[in-house]
Amino acid sequence: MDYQLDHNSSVPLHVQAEEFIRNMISQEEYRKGKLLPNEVELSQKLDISRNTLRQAINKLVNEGLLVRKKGVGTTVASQNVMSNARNWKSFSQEMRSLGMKVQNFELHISYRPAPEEALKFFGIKPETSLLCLERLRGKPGLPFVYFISYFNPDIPMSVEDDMSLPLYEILESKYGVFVKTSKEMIYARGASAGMAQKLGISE
Amino acid sequence: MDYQLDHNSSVPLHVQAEEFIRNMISQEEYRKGKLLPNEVELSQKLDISRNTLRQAINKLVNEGLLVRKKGVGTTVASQNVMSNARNWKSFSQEMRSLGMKVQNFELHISYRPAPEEALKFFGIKPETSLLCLERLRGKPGLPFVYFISYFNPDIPMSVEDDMSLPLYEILESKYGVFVKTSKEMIYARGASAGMAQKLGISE
DNA sequence: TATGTATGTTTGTCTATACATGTAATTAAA
DNA sequence: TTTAATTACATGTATAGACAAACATACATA
Repeated sequence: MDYQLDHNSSVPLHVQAEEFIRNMISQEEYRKGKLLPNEVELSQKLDISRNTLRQAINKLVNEGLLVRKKGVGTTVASQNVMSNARNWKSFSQEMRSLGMKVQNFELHISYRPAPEEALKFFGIKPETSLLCLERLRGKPGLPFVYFISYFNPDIPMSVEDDMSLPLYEILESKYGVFVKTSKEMIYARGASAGMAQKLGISE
Repeated sequence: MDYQLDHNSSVPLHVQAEEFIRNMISQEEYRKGKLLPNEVELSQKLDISRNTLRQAINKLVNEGLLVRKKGVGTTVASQNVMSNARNWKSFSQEMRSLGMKVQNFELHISYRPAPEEALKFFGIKPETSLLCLERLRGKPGLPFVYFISYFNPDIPMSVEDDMSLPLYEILESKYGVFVKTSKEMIYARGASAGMAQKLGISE
């Protein structure tokens, strides 16, 4: 009935389906937890096989955008900016890419004076406060890495923003196109030239 | 012929296959770029369907551990610690989880004096130098986030280590089991109580 | 009321099959 | 020798179908 997808396109059906779902779940009701149409029904509606639909959904689940529950259905993952499943996943993946399995972490957000290096990075005047995200991760009993992230103040994001909204909505509504360049100012000190070579980065 | 997997186990076959591949690719030859057995052959060897095998491989590809090339075959992704595809993926995912598409980044590694906060985190004496990883990411022309990561000095990792090896090998060979605790010392300053609530974190 | 028990719904697992598409090596033609 | 066509091979796409497992609801029973 509903030929939502183009079966003659060179774009694979599972990619089209993925896009379709991305659009669909931008609706508020899904963001609030409404179950997506079940797989059998949706695959019929899109006129594709359930397997193909699952291929699309799998990608979104893997991305942390959707959550499946056996016997229940599929929903959009909770969309808190800082403490949601997507961040968990990306944290874990980052650690796993270092060969570690993350099992705990601490997280703090603040608005604090930034160190000189960060200010140089962004090319702004000294003693400015930046939105700062701190994270501590590692194995149980063994804190492993201490992360600090400073956000560019030109990005109009502040603690007054409703952080429960997806960040991109805040940004896109407030900020159009910027042109601003930044240059690296800090160089490796203890790292030898051979080290830099091994890492495949330019000095 | 080769019943490498247990068809009667409650563990799904694609999970068993995933584990099997994880073990297989720990062999040096695969790390160096040798093609894995092709999907048809391997699925027959494991006595599972190609689809099931692909389900396992897909997960590893998604994780950044394997790379597929149409018409050629599947190989292990290059395993440089700091500048490989897995890091790219995790970087991108982290940004995308914030609603942004990353299009460039800078990366530096150094061994430098750590700020007091980081030292407090790890509970070590002041003015110690820590292995430090800095990253700058964002859209073209718009530096977005400035990352600083300090690594726990109790982790016996230094710039002398061969960073082209997977990090976990370095760690596992040098370090057994540590018991060490750390307490959070830094609290959000500008963040209001309502803010903390929205983020779902404890003050 | 409280506790099982059956039933329907939805995702999870797995198979077999077919053809498309990109890549690289081989072969044939200029 | 160089170029173009052919071929083999590998992953990519897509389908149809079957059954398993977890969950929630409604219903029957103690």
